[in-house]
Amino acid sequence: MTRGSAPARRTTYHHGDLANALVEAGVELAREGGPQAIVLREAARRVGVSATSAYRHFADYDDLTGAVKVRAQRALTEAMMAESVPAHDDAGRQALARLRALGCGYLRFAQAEPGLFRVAFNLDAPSSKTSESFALLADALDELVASGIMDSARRPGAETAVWATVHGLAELLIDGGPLSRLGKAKRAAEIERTLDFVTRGLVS
Amino acid sequence: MTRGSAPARRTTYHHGDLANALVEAGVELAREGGPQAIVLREAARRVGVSATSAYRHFADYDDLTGAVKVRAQRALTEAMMAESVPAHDDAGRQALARLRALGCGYLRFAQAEPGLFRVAFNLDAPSSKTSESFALLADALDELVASGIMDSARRPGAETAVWATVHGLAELLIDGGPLSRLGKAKRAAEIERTLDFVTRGLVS
DNA sequence: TGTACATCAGTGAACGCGCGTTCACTGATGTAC
DNA sequence: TGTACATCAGTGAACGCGCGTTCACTGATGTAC
Repeated sequence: MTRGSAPARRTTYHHGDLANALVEAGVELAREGGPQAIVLREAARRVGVSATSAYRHFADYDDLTGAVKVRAQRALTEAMMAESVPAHDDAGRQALARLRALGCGYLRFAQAEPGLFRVAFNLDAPSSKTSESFALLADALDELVASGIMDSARRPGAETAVWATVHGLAELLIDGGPLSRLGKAKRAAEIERTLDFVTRGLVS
Repeated sequence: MTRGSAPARRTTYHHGDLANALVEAGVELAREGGPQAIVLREAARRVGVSATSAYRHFADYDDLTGAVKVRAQRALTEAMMAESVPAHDDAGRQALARLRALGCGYLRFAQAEPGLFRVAFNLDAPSSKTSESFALLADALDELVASGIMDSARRPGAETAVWATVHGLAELLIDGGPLSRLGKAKRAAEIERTLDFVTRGLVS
């Protein structure tokens, strides 16, 4: 990828939705190269607007990257919710399937969009409120206890352990991680085994 | 921290150990600010030498950061080995204690030296050979099987699951991670619970 | 023990780059009357 | 429906910054004879 890009053309003097367009360009940059690649001037260039115009909509660089981070987190949450959940008669198995689907969605997103994934976490931008993906996980764990398959004594701190495992696996799988060179089949196998491991840690 | 620093003074024209000194300065920069903070010019400044002189010892910037990364990985490995292991009569419990000590060392290092920890992983520098810390983990798992406390059927892929959990927990604990704002006691509790979770996943 | 000289380790000025940001500005929009 | 005008969204040139890197150089070292 060459540095910089040809400026886009615009027909009207006023853009109409510049703030949004700049964030979208920032998201695209993040997809291509992670947090480092979010460059205010380049985002403006891609939208076809002067760099200065960004300051009509964002206080400064951090304000823009913060907006990009919010979108990245949202995309992660959506990926987690989009994962299909196989149906089970047993309430316990159903709850486990739901939890597993969240993990699969998380890992799928991290692998498909490593740049955005990094932005959602690594970016030292204004840290948003408690994340929605965390809430999804907490709900799934509550369900596990409610269904009776998980001992309520194990509930405290469970989100930390589960999140750590899935998040850590994502880190190992993407970019230059130790598992990033594995073929598709081997990666899938590692993921399955690790999710089994998580299940065992919760309901032993 | 202000940008740049006063250059150090030197008595002799020849430094004598400049390559080493530059890497050490790089490590110090990494400790202070992670991968981003490793700046060739600043390292030279701190050693009290012109920026140009670095090119007598390193091909380019990546060569220098690669050397810093190696030291960071080594420091992590040493922290893992430095953790004391409580003695047990039972071979299985002993093996478990050894594994847990590795995890504790890993987490202690990540929390004490988040900048170096990031460099050991995140840096897109020449990725070194298979890491020594990984070998330590593999050995500990082998011991677990040898002692009879862990089912050998669970051995394949176990390093991935364990490493992911501990690594992920480290990520959540340091810098802007979701658990970074926790007090010391709560952090320790989360760590203990997560290590229990790991144990359960291996020997259920 | 001296001295010539190749070699090596350091210097300082300069280059080009791309960034975030400021400035005074101009073109378009919409509201009051 | 028309027009004055405040307001808002965009512009382009310029600034200062610090970076990695190149260049021709100079000072120190050590080896051959």
